[in-house]
Amino acid sequence: MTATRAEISASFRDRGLRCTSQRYAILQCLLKRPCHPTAEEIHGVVNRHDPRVSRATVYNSLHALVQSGLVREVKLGADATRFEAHIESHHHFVCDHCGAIEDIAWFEPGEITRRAGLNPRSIRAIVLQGLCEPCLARQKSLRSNNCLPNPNAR
Amino acid sequence: MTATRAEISASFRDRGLRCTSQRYAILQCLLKRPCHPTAEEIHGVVNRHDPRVSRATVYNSLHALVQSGLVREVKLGADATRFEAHIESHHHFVCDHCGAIEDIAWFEPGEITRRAGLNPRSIRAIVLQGLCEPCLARQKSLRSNNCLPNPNAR
DNA sequence: AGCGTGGCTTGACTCAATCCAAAACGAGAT
DNA sequence: ATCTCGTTTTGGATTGAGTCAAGCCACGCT
Repeated sequence: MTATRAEISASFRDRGLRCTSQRYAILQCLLKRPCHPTAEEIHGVVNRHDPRVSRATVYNSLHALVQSGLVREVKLGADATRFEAHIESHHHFVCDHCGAIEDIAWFEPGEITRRAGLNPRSIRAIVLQGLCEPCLARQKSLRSNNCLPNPNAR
Repeated sequence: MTATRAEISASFRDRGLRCTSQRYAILQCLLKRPCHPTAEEIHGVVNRHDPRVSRATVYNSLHALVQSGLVREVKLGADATRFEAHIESHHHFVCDHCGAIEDIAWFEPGEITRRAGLNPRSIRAIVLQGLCEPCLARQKSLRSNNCLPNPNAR
């Protein structure tokens, strides 16, 4: 998911946001990578070549982008808040052990809200917590070797 | 869910934990309330009458209790880690707006893992994110009054 | 009574995130 | 091209959650 300079600045203007170089760099950074970086990681990437965006600005800009719907805030584990430019509805999987995050294609949560006894209208997204394949495999082999099974999650 | 002094100290001894007054106070605090307090809140409750349990001890004790399976650590939003003495498997619902947490009775996640295309063995718990009934109602009435819909989540 | 180990306390420290006042900037108006 | 004003950015201070290390304390054992 990439976007030209013009597309990015247009999407800023459409939402009444000034197109500053800082916001541009931050949004581009998120569009370029399909992962879920923290504010600190974005700060690092944007300033890799020449530090010219302050930490406070990264937070300010991210909040402006979230507010305007260009970026989604992802609060999953207990670690720092993460951000993504993948704004279509989807769910998340988080590995309890290594903290890996996977996007899960959207499905209607009707079945789950029914089971949970909740109002179906109230659910926005689902987070699945568990072990990712590599951690599951590693844990299995540690078990069979009689090693300590669980060092510590993240 | 209450427990006598003897029951609590027995459950400590069963797991090879010394029953200190600090640990006792912390576990009792969690058993008494069905909510999901943070370490800081527990620290406040335990020291309400007479401050004699340090912050580090609250963290140490909570970790010891989690390790021994008497307490469960709940990492949901981006706010502080929460703890509960409700250790039977269950899921959680978190309100995006006010941060309220509800326990959801356990159900097998088979249906969901299938839809998500994951290994069923890998899922430990599910977190449902959305709006609790009060926030849903409030948001609806704000909408119809043309007020700003969303102050800010937690 | 003396010992040793585990638990508690204090205070310093880290890391994420926010706040603040001042300076810099962007975009529409002239 | 320049002005102007409201918006952004900045860097530093600050808050809050959580960890760490060193020393003290207390319980259980001989």
